[in-house]
Amino acid sequence: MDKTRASIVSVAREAGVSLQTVSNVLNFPERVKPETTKKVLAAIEKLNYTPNLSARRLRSKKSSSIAVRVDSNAPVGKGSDGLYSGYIQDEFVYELVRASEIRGIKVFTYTCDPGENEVDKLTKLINSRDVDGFLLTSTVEADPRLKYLIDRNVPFLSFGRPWGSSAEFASSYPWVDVDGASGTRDATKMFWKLGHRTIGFLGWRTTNPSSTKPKSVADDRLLGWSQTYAELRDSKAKKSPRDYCELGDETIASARASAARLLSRHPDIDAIVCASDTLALGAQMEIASLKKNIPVSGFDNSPTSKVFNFSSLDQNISEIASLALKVLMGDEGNSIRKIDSSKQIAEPNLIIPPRLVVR
Amino acid sequence: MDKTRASIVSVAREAGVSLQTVSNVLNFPERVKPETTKKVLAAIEKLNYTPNLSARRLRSKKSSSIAVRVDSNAPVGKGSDGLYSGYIQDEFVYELVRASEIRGIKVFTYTCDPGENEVDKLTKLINSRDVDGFLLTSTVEADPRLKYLIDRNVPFLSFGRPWGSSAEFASSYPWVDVDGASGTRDATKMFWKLGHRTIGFLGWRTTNPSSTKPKSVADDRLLGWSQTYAELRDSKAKKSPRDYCELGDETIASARASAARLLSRHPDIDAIVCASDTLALGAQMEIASLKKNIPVSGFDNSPTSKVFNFSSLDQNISEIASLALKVLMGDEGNSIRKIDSSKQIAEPNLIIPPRLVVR
DNA sequence: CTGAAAGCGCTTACAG
DNA sequence: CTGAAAGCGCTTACAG
Repeated sequence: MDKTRASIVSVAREAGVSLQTVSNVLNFPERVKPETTKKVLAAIEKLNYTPNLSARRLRSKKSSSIAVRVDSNAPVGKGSDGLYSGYIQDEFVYELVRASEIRGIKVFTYTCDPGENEVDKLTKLINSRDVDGFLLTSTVEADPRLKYLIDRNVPFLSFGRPWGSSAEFASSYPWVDVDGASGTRDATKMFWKLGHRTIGFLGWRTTNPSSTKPKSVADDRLLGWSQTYAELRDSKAKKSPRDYCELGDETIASARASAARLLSRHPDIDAIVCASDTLALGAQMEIASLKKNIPVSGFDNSPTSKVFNFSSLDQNISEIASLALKVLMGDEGNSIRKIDSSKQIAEPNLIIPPRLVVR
Repeated sequence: MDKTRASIVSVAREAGVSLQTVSNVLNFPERVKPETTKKVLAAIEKLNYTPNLSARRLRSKKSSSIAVRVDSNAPVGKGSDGLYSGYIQDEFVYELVRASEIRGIKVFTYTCDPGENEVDKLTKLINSRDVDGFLLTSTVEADPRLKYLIDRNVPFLSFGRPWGSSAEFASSYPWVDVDGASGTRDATKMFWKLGHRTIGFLGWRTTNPSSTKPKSVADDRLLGWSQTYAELRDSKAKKSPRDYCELGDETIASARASAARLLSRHPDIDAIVCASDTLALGAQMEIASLKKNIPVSGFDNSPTSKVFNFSSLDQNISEIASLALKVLMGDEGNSIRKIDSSKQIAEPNLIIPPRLVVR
């Protein structure tokens, strides 16, 4: 098989044209006359030719590849339960690979365990010329990867906003994110429409719970509920919405405790919006043990939300992945574009509202 | 940065040696005198040189890369609950990438949705010279990927046995797998040691439940329990072990129903070994709703087993991943070895017993 | 629109 | 153990 593998030379010979006519057909089809193209394509077909991508990369100095980190979900030493923590991450990798295949680019994977130096790994990948760009997740202002890549003009995109950083910093690099507030707003509205009037919230601890400018995912998801609930309900008759929420850790145990507190403080609560599927599951378990019948909603639309049959918010990972590539590569084409710092991407386009899945 | 990137030429000049001395230092260090090596390494360090891997691949005709498929865990149209189905798969990808980094090889990812032709995708990857081999999961005898790769002498390894195929077929290609029977045996023994004497089993439906030659994962995990339990207990006084098990689907609902049936038939059951964490969770839920206190054990040691605090079996994915690479690449070195059909790998070495995690 | 030449950065023969 | 040459299979200038 190796001996008979077609090269661009054999294709050219077969088609009776020169090397670079074949190359043009592959890379700049518009430069070639239709009939010539036809002959070349026939030869390619006949010889079952596929370009040698190493040769292409070497010559063109483009790898047409990106790298993404894969993480372990092993349940060791995690702050959260980790029950579903890997779900979105893994789904993102899948959707990214899928979107990349459509764009004709390859996805390299690498790992980086806590304690390892990720910048070293990035350096190796860049220097070996294997990748043109990166897809990062959970970048923060102090993130050394950010500084490293920006300094070197290496294209990259982050899935996740730099929460709590200045607007200037946030607009200094490209990112896409999920609109958490929009999600919890939709869940709150759904419960309201269904006739629920006392809608509680279970979230994560936050440092500035009263702000209207969210500085974390926790703030963001809290805000969507609190604003919406305040708007919807009779504003005079009741206490502040803030009294109808409990904030804690991303664990079943914490969620159960929070739900118990919330329901003992407000026995009239008839629906609970939760910041995650883990919290929703914990709340559901507590509600069941109290022999109550109160619907909950989660976030992520993980398999768990389906199994335990509660409404949840689908992050549209597929859309986010193709948007990520659009930012990295432009609307079409198959090369990672060089960074053009003069051209800023309009921020609002990069925050994708999740889709409520009602169960 | 691009302009100043070091090449092998600049390193050679810096070190005052020829090109291929540098190349030798990198690829055949034993051919080079220590002091020459030292000079070259100093130059590499000084110029921060990393070989251009596309050039290396083109010339050496080795990609030093493998491909692995990444799948979606999205909870749509799956037979099983999918609650944890993706966990092992994703963990395997992570451990494979990690083990590959140690071996100096890269991992490409690709996707293949139901209805797509995976062989076409393999062909593209091979023809473009981007990969030397593949890591497949869940191969069966009729698997077209198997025939395709074997026919073309493309190195690959499967994570998972070809259940139910002939011994001849099973030994016609390399695979590694988990010893399911050993796992459920260990769980059964643990419960026995803790004083439990009536140990039930929850598994998946199987076509030949009475065979001692397992033909599926379902058989395998069932067998470990039934044999062990038969050995341990008083063989005369009681019914056949088979009466102490229930087989069903990989769903919470099915597990709850199975557990209910099992416990109503044998109220004296004081522990239940389960074929998966999903089944164990279902059993645990049913037991709780019956206000009983019966421990369960699962399989996979998924985050769920930790959260719901039941014992489970860790598949040692990390070990399996490095074993996979050992099969593909030999004990050491960093190239995927060509297939040598004359040399058969000793099968028993390829079945790894899982590790019981007691909770 | 098509063609002959150069060259991307390595490794692999082959000499010494 | 080290060196000068060839060449992997493409794409990219540059001519026509």
